[in-house]
Amino acid sequence: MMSNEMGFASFRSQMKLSKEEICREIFLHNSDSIKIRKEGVAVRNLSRILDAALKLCNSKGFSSMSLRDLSRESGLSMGAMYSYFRSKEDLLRMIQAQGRSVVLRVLGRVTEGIDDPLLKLRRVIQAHLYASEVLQPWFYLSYMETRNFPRDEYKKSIEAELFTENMLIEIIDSGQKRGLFKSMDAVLLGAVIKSMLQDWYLKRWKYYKRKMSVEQYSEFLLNFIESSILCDTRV
Amino acid sequence: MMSNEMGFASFRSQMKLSKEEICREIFLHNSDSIKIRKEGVAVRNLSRILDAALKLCNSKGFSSMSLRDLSRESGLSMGAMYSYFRSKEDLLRMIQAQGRSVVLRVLGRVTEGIDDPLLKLRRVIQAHLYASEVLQPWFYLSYMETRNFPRDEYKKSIEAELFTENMLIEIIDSGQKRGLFKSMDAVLLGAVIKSMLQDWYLKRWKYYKRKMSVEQYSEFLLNFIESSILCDTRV
DNA sequence: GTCTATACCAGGATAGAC
DNA sequence: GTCTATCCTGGTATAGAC
Repeated sequence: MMSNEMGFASFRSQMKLSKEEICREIFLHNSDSIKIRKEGVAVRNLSRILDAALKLCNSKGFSSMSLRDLSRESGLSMGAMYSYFRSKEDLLRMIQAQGRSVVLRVLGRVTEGIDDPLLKLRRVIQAHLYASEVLQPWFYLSYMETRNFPRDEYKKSIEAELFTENMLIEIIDSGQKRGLFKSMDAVLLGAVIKSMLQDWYLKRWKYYKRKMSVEQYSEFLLNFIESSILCDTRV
Repeated sequence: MMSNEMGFASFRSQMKLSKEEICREIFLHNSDSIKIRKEGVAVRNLSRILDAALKLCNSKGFSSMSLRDLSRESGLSMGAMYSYFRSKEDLLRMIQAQGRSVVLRVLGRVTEGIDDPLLKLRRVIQAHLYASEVLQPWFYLSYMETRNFPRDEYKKSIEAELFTENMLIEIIDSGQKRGLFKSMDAVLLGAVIKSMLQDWYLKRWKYYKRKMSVEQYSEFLLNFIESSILCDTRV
């Protein structure tokens, strides 16, 4: 379990979100589509491929990224790449599945054992922002390409979106029941909070240009939301 | 100028946003790329092409939409379509330019002659939501494809995004200077309001499933924002 | 495990008949 | 003004040498 206050740095080190860690998990979970057997080689090349793929997908979109582009950017030949995935679509599926599992793990961990709705709300908001800060290219890709996913992946992606939102809604609901939050439409509130969380990774260029840090954004958001939903506690 | 209260229906009729009206303007502004001379024919076919293009782009994205798809969906042959645009990219440019000009016109009109910051804020928020309700496919396309636009169009698209945001920021700023709004970071506030406006057209499926109307969403948003930014007026 | 060479197809675009 | 037939590039994917 985590301490009460959570800075971005400590978040980052506590959740295992390093590139290598993630590529190793991908390697382990995809032994059927990955033909390479040596873990060291596989992890190194997977890391190159994923970096390249996320970079290209983020700048031009998945369907505009050709595998020739990807080959150039990753430094591997076409043939070599095809030892790591069966098809372009398969590559997308691998990336997606891994990202989803990381996000679910993070959100589960930060709320574990916390009861107070306000604290829980803060935690979820902060964790979501921090996670999307570390994995920005993944979040962006996931958001922008969902509609192009094959049926299966599409459904899972939508479910994940609704999962986070429901987490927010439930917290709001319990806060209202205990008289801590003003009564207002919890579903809509969950939806708009989600959209503000997403803005952070969707408009990265804007916030970057304004030299805004994730901690500043997080603080602003918490204040903004709280000043709207908290019951007035003055005498 | 408009009346104080603005329902969705009256908004729709006051702004000229009918498909035909818009296609006629496209025809007039693109006499260089459109080879057809008879207005009647041109407007009818443009309307088919645009409907089909927006539908396909919204479901699979611009780059995944082939011109053969478009030909099938619009009912025109490849050859015929090419009398209406010079290239696939050209088609996108036409759609974009027209949409931008409509949005700017709408936002200009609803704020014209209004001084009170709170009213002005309400007007902009409402008009943005209403406009994106009528032109949802255009807004969605514009958001999702901006990064694929050629340099020129890309810049214009970003400018338009910042234009709306600046409108919000200036209103907030003037409200704060007059002591009507709490003091808080106006730039960030503008950004998150924008993101909540965008959620309406980006997640249409979600709100549709929840049977939410644009007027309900608009009312919720106004309450939410006002309860966070208005200075306490009690004695 | 990795590369090069190549198969094969779908995409955008156009010419020329009607 | 519209359609059909065709061109050619560039896409995904694979076979087989190293």
